[in-house]
Amino acid sequence: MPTFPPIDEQLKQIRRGVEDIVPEAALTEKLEQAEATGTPLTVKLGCDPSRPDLHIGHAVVLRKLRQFQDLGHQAVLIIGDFTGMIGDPSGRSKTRPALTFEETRENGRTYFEQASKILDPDKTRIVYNSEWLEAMSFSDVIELAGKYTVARMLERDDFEQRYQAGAPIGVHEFLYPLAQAQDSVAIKADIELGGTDQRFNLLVGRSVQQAKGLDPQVCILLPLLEGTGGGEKMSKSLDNYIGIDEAPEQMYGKALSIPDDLIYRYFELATDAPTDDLERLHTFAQENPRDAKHELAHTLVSLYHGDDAAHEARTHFQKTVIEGAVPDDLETFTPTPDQDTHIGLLNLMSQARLTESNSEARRLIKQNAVSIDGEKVQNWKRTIDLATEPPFVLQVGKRRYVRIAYDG
RNA sequence: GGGUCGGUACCGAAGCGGUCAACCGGGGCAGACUGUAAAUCUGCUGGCUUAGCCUUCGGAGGUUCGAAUCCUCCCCGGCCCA
Repeated sequence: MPTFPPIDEQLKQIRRGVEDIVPEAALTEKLEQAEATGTPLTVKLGCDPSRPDLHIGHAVVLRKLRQFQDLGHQAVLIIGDFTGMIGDPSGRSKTRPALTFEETRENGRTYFEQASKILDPDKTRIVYNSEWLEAMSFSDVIELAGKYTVARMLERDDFEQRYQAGAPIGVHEFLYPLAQAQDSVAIKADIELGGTDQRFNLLVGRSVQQAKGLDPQVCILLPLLEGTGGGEKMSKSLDNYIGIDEAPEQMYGKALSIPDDLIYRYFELATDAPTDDLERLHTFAQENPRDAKHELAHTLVSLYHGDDAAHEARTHFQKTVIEGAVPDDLETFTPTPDQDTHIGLLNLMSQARLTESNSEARRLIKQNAVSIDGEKVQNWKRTIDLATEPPFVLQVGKRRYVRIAYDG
């Protein structure tokens, strides 16, 4: 019979970084019940396989699921391969494009691969919701739809707004929360995790479970992590994200670029910094944002790439960004001359794919952004004699470099 | 099916016969500054063999010396009516 840490301890862990627990009291009851019967709680996380690239914002909720695993509970990851074909309308001002079944299936696979960096894959139960949703007949769907009302559907902000604005709402979009609720019914979820934008969907899960005679799940809502620019939530389309697959140097640099007042939040939500250490970090972030941010960057990179990589990333950052030095892992490019051994600088830049067109190259030179071996180039009509000038380092802006070689 | 409004550069959005490669905002890029790849300020943001030339304004034709702007047909979207 499995044993769990003391309930107080569990609650402390579970509450970390959580926005809301609905209803709070039921959580304690569930935990007590688990303790009494020796049965782990079933903790559900549904994932939307429409975007297969995970970032540390998605990781917030995955980390929470991992905490439950570590406390001895059963994590169930539901791959929404079926619901992906409907498209979650949450927070949308227009209908989301639906995916094909194959796409959602494929995305689900990559999702799990990446999620495995955070979850304990051996202790994770993975289910595809097409398993039960696809099997439902039209009368099953009607029965399910009967468990909820249009008025309650319209309570939801984004529906309400679209309805008022006269924007279209597909009937199938009403079915999405119901499908997600059906997932909770199917696996008899005790707890469902989700971002605050999922509040409505998770609550529908409670209602439907209850209507079908099950003990309703507890909804645990986690905040949406702000993106690296602050303000808006982290998302791929806003390009303010740190991907969990990203290279250590990228991660490190991006972590350092966040606004100072987000440092603590990242520690709390995106790292494994011990809960007992959070208070210290809070003070640290306020008193010495620069060093705190380096610690954050280090912690974050270690989490996904290990301690050594984090140290290297720091060195890399110091050299390339702070000191403006040329990185040592430069790519070498061997150009094809225009004429004899000569090549125009504009062509060279385009060939080396430092720029997309000669016009862009010309503009950058005029903006004083191009240098050869550290020396700014002023004249955009400059030609290079490949027989005598290489090797040299051609730099565009702060971060684009290539080593030019020639052995003709 | 009828009516109506609309489709402009990465996105949003002006322009409604010449002075339009096309105002403006966002984004992106660059320069300065900074502990930072943040913030702020400034500039750039179709292509080219660049005092000029070429290709773009949903698509195809047409009118005109000249069209993103006018006409015809077609394709796509919003709303209203049926």
